[in-house]
Amino acid sequence: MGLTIRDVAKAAGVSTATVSNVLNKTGKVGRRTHLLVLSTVKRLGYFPNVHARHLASRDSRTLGIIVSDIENPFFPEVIKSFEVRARQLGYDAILSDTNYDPRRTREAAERMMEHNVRGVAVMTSEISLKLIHELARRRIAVTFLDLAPVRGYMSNLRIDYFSGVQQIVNYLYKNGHRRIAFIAGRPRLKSNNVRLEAYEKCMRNLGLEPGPILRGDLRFEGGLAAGLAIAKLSPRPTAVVAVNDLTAVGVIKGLLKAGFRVPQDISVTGFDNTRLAEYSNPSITTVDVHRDMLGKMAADALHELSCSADPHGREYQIPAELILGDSSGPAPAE
Amino acid sequence: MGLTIRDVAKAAGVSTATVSNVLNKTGKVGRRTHLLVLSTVKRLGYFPNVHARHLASRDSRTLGIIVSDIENPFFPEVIKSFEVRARQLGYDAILSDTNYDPRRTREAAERMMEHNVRGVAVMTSEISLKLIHELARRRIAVTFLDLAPVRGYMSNLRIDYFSGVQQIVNYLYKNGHRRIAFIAGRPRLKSNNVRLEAYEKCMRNLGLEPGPILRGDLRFEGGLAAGLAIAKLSPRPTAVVAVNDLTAVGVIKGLLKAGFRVPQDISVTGFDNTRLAEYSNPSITTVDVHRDMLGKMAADALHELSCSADPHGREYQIPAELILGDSSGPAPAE
DNA sequence: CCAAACGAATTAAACGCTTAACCTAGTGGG
DNA sequence: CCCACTAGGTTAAGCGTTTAATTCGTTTGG
Repeated sequence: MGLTIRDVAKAAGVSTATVSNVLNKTGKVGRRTHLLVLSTVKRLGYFPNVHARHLASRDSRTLGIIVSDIENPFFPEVIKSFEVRARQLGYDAILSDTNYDPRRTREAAERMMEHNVRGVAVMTSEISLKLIHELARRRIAVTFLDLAPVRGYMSNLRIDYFSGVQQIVNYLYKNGHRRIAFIAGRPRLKSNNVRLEAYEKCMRNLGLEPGPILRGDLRFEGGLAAGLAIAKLSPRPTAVVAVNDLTAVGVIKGLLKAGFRVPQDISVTGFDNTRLAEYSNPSITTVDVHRDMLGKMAADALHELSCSADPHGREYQIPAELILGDSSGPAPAE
Repeated sequence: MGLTIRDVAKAAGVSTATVSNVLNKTGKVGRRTHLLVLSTVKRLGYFPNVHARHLASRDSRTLGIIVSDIENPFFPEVIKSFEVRARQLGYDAILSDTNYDPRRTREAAERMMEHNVRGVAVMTSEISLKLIHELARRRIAVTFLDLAPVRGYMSNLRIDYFSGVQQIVNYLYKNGHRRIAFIAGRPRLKSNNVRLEAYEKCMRNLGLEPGPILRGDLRFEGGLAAGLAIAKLSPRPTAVVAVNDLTAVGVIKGLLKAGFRVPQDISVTGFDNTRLAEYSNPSITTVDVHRDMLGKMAADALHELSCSADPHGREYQIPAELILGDSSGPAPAE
């Protein structure tokens, strides 16, 4: 159907190998011929077939990224920076969304294998050990997010949740808050639990009793319910630390509905610094986890792993940074 | 490096053609052999190489989607439904993000050609005519969003912006609003202008003078500025129709900052029904344009175009639906 | 002035799969 | 009983590239 390298070779009066060498910039072609080929390529509007290229070179030069939900505002920025960095490094990037579904996670991993990716950034927690082993067996580089111990072809990106939570709790403490509630996420999600544990530890460090701890669902609805529940507590907390921004938005809405003012009556904080934190009314005090850095580092890590002959998986730290918004302030006078 | 079809064939004691026929379900293989091959495939953990497959079959069975900004909350849901539908139809889907950059748009289109896609959904307006022709020359099916006249390999998805705006304006009118402002988007974006023109027309139909019309930028910042500007106007509009949700959020924030209440003093409406509309405080009255339907229809349209021998591009209508939120109410008494 | 080295191009063999063409028994109709 | 089918396989020729091996002039150093 389309143009092939042979058409270009014929039109330029050279061999296909020469055309290939020009396109791949191997430097084996003379200046004159080089220019001739390039102009012919342009004139005909030729684009090399990626499938043939990958097949012949036995190298897909492709990186994959698997996320649990592209609609989750956490991911788009990660994906974007991953793709940009991958392209910079000369890779094609493919994306799979699992929708939090283990079956789709399996399909996504299979897709990566079918595409013969050099590496894949796994940004979901529904992946099974079996699948991980299968990837390892194929020597496909893998990065995880707050998940696995590193070894061989696997690196891990660790967001410094502890420091993030610590900054929030300390900030609230300095502002006079003593009864600080926590709204958790899903119990089985490790990164959620890390935040919960960090909260408990930080509270104790300050000589405060942790709690009340309410369970959310990482979504707006869970936050809303938690907000309404908080409103009914006695004694009422003066501050609420939510596991992520979306939950915080829900909590705020719940509190407003129950007739409280934020932050005058109750302070609320989020986590992740999604655009939501900025757009919300009031804007949310939150923690930025540098999502752009995350995507970039994942691509870099995969590149490094897949290029090394005897790869040594590493752990990468992603710093967290407190972002002040209008949803928090001094504790109300008792 | 990896397992090949030959390994499977050898292990099962059959020819590679038989393995291929089993994997492609051509029905040319007997029951016994079929099962034998399947179990061998499973046992060895074999996955066919997508590149070899596409090369040999001269058919990529891939659909592409090009969006201008994956961080724009409008797109993730579209992408998701596009991918789901594409998979259902037996396609692989690849995504490119152009970041509103014409150069990256060109790169994205080139990537689609390199991948030999059967069709591509273009959901950005920065694409050049030259590129469109190049796609057409390759007989690649294309769908646009509110953009091109249809012909040959090109279909168009038309969101019924007019009806959406009409529903908003009529709703405000019924609630007693007579001075209704409009916050526009970028002047060069066709879909934005359609909304602006619809607003003007609807106002005239109701015997009202359109205006004031302020220019935003489709982003939060533009809305914020517009909100502050509205607050200073005299006579002050009692309602503000924003070109999209993000702008509406900005407008609301601007108005609140200026000391007005929403919706008691001024009603504000958005457009697109992004999650933002729901999460915002107050939640936003907006128009749902069925983004999930959009992605699905794009995939369907491409499938239809690329399967037909003599394709006849069509125009698809996407309905718009008013969604009431807490950001609008009756006009204040004068 | 010759051999060695080099630069610039060609030839041809993969890469892992699909598929048309071909083969070989076993079946059933006349 | 024979022929034409059919069901169930195999063989081998591509698909559009890359790349190792090769060829063929031209330099260059000794």
